[in-house]
Amino acid sequence: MAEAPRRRGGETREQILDVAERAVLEKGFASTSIEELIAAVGITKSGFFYHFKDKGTLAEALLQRYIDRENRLFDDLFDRADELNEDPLHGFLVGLKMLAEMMNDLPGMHPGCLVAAYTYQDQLFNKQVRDMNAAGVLGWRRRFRQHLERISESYPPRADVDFDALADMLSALVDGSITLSRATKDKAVIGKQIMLYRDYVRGVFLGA
Amino acid sequence: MAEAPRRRGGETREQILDVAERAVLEKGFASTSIEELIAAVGITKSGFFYHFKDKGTLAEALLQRYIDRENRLFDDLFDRADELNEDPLHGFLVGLKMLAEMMNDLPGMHPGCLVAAYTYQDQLFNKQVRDMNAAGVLGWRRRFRQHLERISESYPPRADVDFDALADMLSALVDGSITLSRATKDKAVIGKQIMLYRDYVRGVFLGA
DNA sequence: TGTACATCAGTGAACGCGCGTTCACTGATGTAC
DNA sequence: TGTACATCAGTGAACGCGCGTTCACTGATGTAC
Repeated sequence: MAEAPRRRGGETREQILDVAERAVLEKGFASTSIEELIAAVGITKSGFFYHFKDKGTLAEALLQRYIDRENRLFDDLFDRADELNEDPLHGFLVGLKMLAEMMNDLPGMHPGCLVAAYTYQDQLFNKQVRDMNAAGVLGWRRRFRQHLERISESYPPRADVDFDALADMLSALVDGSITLSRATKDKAVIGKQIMLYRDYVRGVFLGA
Repeated sequence: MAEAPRRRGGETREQILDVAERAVLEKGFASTSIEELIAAVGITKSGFFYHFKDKGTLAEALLQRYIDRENRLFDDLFDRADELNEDPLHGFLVGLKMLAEMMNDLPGMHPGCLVAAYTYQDQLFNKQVRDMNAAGVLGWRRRFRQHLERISESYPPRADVDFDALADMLSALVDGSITLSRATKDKAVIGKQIMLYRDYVRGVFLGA
């Protein structure tokens, strides 16, 4: 029996979250058992309950971490794109292209969007978690709408554009194409859809 | 004790499927228990197993029925739109408008897309069900691509259009916007996204 | 028209297993004085 | 530098409950002759 090295709690906790996230995206939250998580991580059940007071707390931590990570990713990506371009329109277009390429370069299939997964199981979660989920989606709307508004200061958009709807379009397209990609096992779908969105946005501000 | 009237088996079966579909879309397949289905329908557990040999068979019947129903709906809607318009482009555009209106006129929130729900729990299902799910998505791609190809015979599209991707765009947008709509409890999202797609398709074939 | 049998649409009781949760306890590391 | 205590990161055993599944049985309707 080799003695397990003493662990730092934070690492174990992150490991649990890693394994759980992948499992939830493949089988759903209800059928992701604590038993399988601890088997993968190598602790006992009581060890799990040291880190999370119950399964609901795991659900919450999982979603919080996912939303934070996604926000950091979008921040980094579009900030970088904006730095490379003086112009807000071209910055956004370059950001979209980078996003599409990132999706194409993913090793293996996209693991899925946790917000979508939660939405399709929302009766399992308490109000707090459902609110977090809604806030996540509204955060994307707000984020992309800000890009569009900044662009519209330099490029008068086509008449009657609804910026909220145009912002939602990106979220919906990414989210939906992740589902299509996973269902058909066709990796290329997501990047292509982002590029179609990019094309549409350019048309809105530059005309066809 | 009022005696329950003797039932026809097909009706009970449909009732089970109705209740199950709604529950699966709200909580996921794993946490939809046979117990709650029979409580809602008013039979015993053994009665359930008369109709479905096990829970997996229920999953299969549910998805089959969903895909068939969806296909009938699209057939009806776009056939009707094509009858009203000689022109394939305007037929498709009218069909999309009808689809958007149908989504806006839904009483209450959209119940969700079973194909998306299954995709986010696909490790619960056997290969046959997963293949059915993929076939469902590919069926939509094929359907919408046929519309686009027919249109392109009369209206030369913008260069370098990928019809498969443009067809997928509608599926992704509908699917993704159903998720956004449910997550934010904002009914209007789906119809708006379909109208944005409609606008993009028009631009592809008519320019701007 | 009556009888025999088959099928349909279930009932009722029992089963074993896995799940989430609780509780008392522990051994290594950190901190105060 | 040594000792006392607190905290961290867990262990191990037990629990009750709900779940999917099985099995022997049943009463109403349909069909053959």
